[in-house]
Amino acid sequence: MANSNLYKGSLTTIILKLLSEHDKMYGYEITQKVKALTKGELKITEGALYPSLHKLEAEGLLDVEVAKVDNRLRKYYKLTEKGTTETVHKLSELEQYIATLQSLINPKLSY
Amino acid sequence: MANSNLYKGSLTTIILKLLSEHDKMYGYEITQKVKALTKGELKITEGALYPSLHKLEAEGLLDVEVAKVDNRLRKYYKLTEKGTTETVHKLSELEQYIATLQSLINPKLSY
DNA sequence: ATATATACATAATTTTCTTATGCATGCAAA
DNA sequence: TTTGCATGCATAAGAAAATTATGTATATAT
Repeated sequence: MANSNLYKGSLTTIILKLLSEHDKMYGYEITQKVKALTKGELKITEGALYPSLHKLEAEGLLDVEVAKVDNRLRKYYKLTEKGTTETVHKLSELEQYIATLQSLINPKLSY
Repeated sequence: MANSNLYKGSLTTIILKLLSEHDKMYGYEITQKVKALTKGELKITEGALYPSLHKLEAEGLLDVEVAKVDNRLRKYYKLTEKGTTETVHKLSELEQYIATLQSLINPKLSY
């Protein structure tokens, strides 16, 4: 699988996108979802994930709700209104960046 | 143009790819080529470029040849054999990563 | 008892940028 | 004539965003 590393900068967008599709998710769930969706290609480490979630919360893009399930702590995150707006923005930026990369690394496929 | 920033990790691959198509290039030429190919979307800063070139050279992926043109210094870089191999490798990693991203951010387009 | 899965968290370190600055040449515009 | 812009290199300081290594705790399976 080559390299399970993230390209720095894309994690935040990935988190926001998942939350835009799932109403609310907790950290561990996000790591599992990403692993499943990418067939193991991408593994979000806790050391990257949790600080990211905290930052998104601090920026007002996510709201948190703590829950106790099966005697275990879970922190559910969901998009705020601002977070929803920012998701659209960050997604289009990432898509634009991918298109730009394509024009460099695979010019023939860039229409 | 949203955000002219690089996603960290892709610069090296971009440099190698350009060199795989152009035999030899000098730093400033690379910045101009990238700007042209991406229609101004991506601007490689010198602060990112030169340290990258030096690192690639130190790793044995590039050879340097100094030339004086119009009384100005130019340092031409070209791929070594090892560099050519590594280019193939890094390109496929980046393409794989892009495909993985697509499967997360735009599932419908991933066939 | 030990390992694995679930669930959170943070500290130290590394990588890789941005921003700012510096040096030098050549040319065009004011 | 000096001011700015393009050409061409370089490095230092700082920021951002990861990796790696820990730590805590519960539950289940071996």
